[in-house]
Amino acid sequence: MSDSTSPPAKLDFIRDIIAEDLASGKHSTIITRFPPEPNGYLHIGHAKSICLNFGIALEQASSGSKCNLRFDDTNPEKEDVEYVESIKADVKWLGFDWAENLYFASNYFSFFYDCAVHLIREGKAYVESQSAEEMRASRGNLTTAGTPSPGRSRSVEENLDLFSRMKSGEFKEGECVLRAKIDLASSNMNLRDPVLYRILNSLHHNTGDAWCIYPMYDFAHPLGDAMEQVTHSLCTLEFENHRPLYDWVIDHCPVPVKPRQIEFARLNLSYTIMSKRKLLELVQGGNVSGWNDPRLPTISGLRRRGYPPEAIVNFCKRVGITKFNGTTDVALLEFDVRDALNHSAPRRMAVLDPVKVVLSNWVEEPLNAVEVPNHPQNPEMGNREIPISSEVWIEREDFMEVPEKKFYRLGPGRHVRLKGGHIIRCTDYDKDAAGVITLIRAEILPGTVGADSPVGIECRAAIHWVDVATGVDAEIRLYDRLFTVEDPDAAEGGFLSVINPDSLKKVTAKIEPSLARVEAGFPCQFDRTGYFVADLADHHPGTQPVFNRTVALKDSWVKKGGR
RNA sequence: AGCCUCAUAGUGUAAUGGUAACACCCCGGAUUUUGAUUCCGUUAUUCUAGGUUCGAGCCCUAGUGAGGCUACCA
Repeated sequence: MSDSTSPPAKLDFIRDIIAEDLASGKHSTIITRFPPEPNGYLHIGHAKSICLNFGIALEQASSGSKCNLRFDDTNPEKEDVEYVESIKADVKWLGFDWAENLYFASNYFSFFYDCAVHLIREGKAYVESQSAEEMRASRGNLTTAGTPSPGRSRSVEENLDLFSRMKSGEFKEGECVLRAKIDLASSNMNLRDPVLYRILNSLHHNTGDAWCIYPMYDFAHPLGDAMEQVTHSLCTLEFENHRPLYDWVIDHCPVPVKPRQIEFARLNLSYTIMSKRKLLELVQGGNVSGWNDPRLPTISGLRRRGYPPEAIVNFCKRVGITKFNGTTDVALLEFDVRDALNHSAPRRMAVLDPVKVVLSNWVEEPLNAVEVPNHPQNPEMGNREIPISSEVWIEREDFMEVPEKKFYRLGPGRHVRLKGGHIIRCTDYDKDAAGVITLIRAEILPGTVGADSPVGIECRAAIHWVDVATGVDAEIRLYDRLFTVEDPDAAEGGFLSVINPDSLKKVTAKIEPSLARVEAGFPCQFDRTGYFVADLADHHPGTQPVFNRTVALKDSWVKKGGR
C-alpha cells in the first residue's frame, strides 16, 4: 500500500538562501522560529509558516539546526494563557516538535529594557510626550515629511530620567512613550521615529504586574530573534517595510548575532477568510459555533472537520514559498485531504437519505451478515461483518422511477448489487400523494453473493445499504464552504453578506451498527458518499453518534449532469 | 500622491542566460462489487513595449496591473 502523495521537499528562494549561507560558511547551523502572539487561535495560514520554519529545521537537523516556538507576548491587553495552550496543541497536532525550545518574548523584558536604555544613552531614543493623535499628525504623510516634536530634543539625562519614571509607573497610559530617533523624513513610514515602548497597566499572562511599560513588536521582535541566535527570521510580506527598522534595532543594540529577516507571501485561500479579526467576528456574531467550528480555517476547526494533519502539511509543501501574493484554490487543499484519507480511512456504510427496500424472497437465501473489506485496495485493513436481513435502507438517489439514459442504479425491473451481498431486482414500489417514493420492493437473486452477475442479467452498480433491523440513527453534519464567493474579503456588502446559508445541513442518517460505537475523532469513508469523522465535541459512542462530513468524494456522475 | 514588493496554463509552483515544465482543476478513455481510487491520454502558460546578448521567462529601462506602508497591534 502506497502512502499518500507527499510532494517532494521543494526548494524555494528561502531554502536557497539558507543553502548558500551554509555553503559559504556564514552559518553552520540554522535557527528559525515560529513566533505567534497568543491572542487567538492558529489557522491554516499559520500552518504554512509552521511548516516552513519547522520544516527547514528538520531538513537541516543533521547540522544541529532547530526551530523555536516563541510566544510574542508583548501586548498584555490582547493575550491569554488559553491561547498559549491552544497554540501549543495545534503545533503538536500538525506533527512538529519544539523540544526544549519554548520561549516567551516576555521573558526578555529586562533585556529589552536594557537595550532601550542603551539607545537613549547613544542618543538614539527619546521620551515623547505628545498624544497618539499629535504624533500621528506630526509624523507627516506619504508625501510630506514629519516634523520634530519638542521631546525629540531632550537631553540624554532627561530621557534616562523620564524613561525610568515610565518604568516605575509615574505616568498614566498614553502620557508618554519611548521613540527611536531615526528619520522623520524617511519615505518608509516605519522609520519616522517609531514607538519603542508604551505604558500599559494590564496584567500580563506571564509577568503579571511586574511591568507597566511594554515593548512594541518592531523593537521586541528583532531583539528576541537575536537573543535566541535566530539566523533566519521568516515572516510574511506585510513586514517588508519593517525590515529596515528590524535591521536598525539590530545594528544599534548590543546583541550577540545579526539575524536576517526574509519575507514570504502569506496563504490566501479561495472561499475563505483568514483574518483573525474577521474570524473573531464570525465567532462572536454566532455565524459559526466557535473557534473550532468545522467550517473555519482554524487548525482546531480543520481538526474537528476531519482534515488529517499530514494533508495540511502536504498542502503546504504543494503551494510552496514565494513572494507572489496570490490566492490558492481550495481544490488543492481538498485534493490533499482526499488523498490522505483515501489511503488511511477505513470504509463504512451509511445511508444519508434513506428509502426502505423490502426483499420479498429473502427466505430463499437468508443471511445473518455479509463480510466486506474495510478498504478496497488495502487488504491489511481486514474485513468486517455487517448484519443484514430482509429489509435494508438504500440511498434515495440510488433509485429512479424513470431512469435516465446513463443511470446504472436501481429502477423498476432493474438490477443492482447490495455491496458485499446479493444482486437484487426491483419488482415494485410505493409512492405517496406527493409522488415521493416511500417503499421499494425487490427480490434477491439467490447465489449472487460473492459471485458475478448471472449471464443475461445486467448489473452495473454496487450500492451501499444499511440493515433496517440493526442500523442506527445518527446525526450527520454536511458542511459546505462558508462563503458563496471566491473572494469574500472583496464582497461589496462585506464578508458577512456572502455567507453561504447552506454551509451546514444536518440530516438524520442510517449507519451500520459498528459506527455507533466508534470513538470521537474516528475517521472513515462512508462508501460512495464522502469522508466523515465522528465529531470531537458532540459524538458519544453508543449513545449519540454524530458525524461531520470532512469532504465529499469526487463525483463524475453529478458532474456529467446526473441528478 | 511617495516609497517598497510582486507578475510563468483556470489555480499554485519549477526552470538560477541555452528545447517552458510539474501538481491540482477541466476534458476524454481503460480498469473497478465505491460513477471513488488507480492507470493512460488531451487542451492550455512567460503582463506590455523597448533594450543588452549568438541566445532573455530570467539581465536593464519604461509602462500596466496587483499587494503592502501614514497603530501607543502583531
